[in-house]
Amino acid sequence: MDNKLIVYNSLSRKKEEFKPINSPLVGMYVCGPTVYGDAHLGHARPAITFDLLFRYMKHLGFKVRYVRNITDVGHLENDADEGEDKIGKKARLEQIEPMEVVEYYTARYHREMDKLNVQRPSIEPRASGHIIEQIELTKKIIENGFAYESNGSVYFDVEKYNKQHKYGILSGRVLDDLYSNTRDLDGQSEKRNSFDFALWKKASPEHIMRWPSPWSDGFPGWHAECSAMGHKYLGDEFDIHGGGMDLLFPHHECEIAQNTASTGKNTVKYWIHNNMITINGQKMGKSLGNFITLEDLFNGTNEVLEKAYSPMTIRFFILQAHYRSTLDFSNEALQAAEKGLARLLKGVETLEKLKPSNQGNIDAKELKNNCYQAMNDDLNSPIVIAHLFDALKTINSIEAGKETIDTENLNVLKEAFNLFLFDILGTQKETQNTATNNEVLKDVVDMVLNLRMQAKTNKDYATSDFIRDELTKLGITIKDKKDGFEWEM
RNA sequence: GGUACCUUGGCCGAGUGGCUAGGCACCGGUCUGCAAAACCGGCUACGGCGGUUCGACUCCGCCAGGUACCUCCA
Repeated sequence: MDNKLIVYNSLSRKKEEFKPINSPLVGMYVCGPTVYGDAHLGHARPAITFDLLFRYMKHLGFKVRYVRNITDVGHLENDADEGEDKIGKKARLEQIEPMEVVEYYTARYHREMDKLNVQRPSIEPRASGHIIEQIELTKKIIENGFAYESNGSVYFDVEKYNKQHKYGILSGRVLDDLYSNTRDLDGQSEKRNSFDFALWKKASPEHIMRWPSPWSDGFPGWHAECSAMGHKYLGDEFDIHGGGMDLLFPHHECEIAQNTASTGKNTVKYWIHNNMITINGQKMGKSLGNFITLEDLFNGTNEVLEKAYSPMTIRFFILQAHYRSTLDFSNEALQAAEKGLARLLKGVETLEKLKPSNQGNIDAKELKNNCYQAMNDDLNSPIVIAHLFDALKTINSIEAGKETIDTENLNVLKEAFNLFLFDILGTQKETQNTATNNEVLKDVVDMVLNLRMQAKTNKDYATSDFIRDELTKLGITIKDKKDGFEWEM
């Protein structure tokens, strides 16, 4: 089978065949969370998008080193609190150590990602653990003449860089446009140009997160960590760098500049960006205050939520849209995802029970190929899901006796259905009700339903309907079969 | 203001120069004592106006509306 994986490269703005620099080894770096608040729906998108890519590349036989950072320093805030570090601010407000904040939210981030069945990256480095590397990066850039020190801080000289290399190759920005387009920011006077960005920032006396450096006691600049850690774990040149589209400029643009200025190499072959999740057509984001945390989603504890949505519902909801499209949040859409996924998962059980015929009219290989084709076309998970629904129809038709399938095709069908639904899309059966694992309860419900069967045999429908209604109220759904019954909670 | 992108049926969402995904909802039918589930069928859309074309939802232009980035954000 030829599996040509095609991915959309933000750098070329085209779909390109994915050819690793050093196949079968693949290096992938994805921008992770800044751990100063709970993860929200927006964080789930890149996590799931790149989890999908990670899983699929591994399935194709690539040996992937997946690095996703934890940002726990830097990232100045720029609203009311001029130049205060996000982590530091939170720590001051809560009267705790910055690293306490980091630990707390990192643990919570992991917990939510685990629930979403997002596989842990191969390496999850922290910015605070790589201050030395970031200082080295800064030194190198100064050495190469693309940065200057000013009042204890170090800034990247964008104009000079732009003369030798081109600044703006990722975002399409032109430096001339940036001249007329800037605002007054902290440290403006220290910079030669307003669009120069910090590699190292001198800490003000009240700034609690600080490290020594050749230039000052301070902290690394906004974009340094990804360059430093990407370089450390993946080398001068690696295959994939991912993140949200909102990071494209300035973050990723600055990373490219740093990489090129320090190593002379372009570093990243494929830039991949996921689109945003919107709510009422507007980006869901921290600064807009219109975000819903994953915890709220899972518990249903937010005013805009009509009910709680399980982690797998969220995962499926996200996968039902292509990663480069915006995805609009709504209760209706979430509930549609919930029901659709439940049907697919039930299909897995039905599939297990199917009996093959000597002859069949089902071609399962086609399904399998269709799914591969969809994945290969820039990870088109919605199409994969559409094919799975087609397969579901087939499965149900076979069970209903309207279609037949031979042993070989049944095996292929089982293999492909499970492969794509579980291994690649990464959904899983939810172990929602511990009650269904309770043997006593099972026996009791079976006993009551046997009584109901008797009532039905005696045509005592008043009793049988009463039993069904009461069990329904308790959340138990009954399905009468030809000879017997099934139930589920 | 600059740059990029988007506009698909009740809702969510794929996609293609002609063959009109999929899900959810809704409506009919089959099955069932009645249901549920399942199956069959229906609802068959591509912002507006022009242009290119034998033919455009798909290409081009204009207009309208919306979004993102330009400052931290996934």
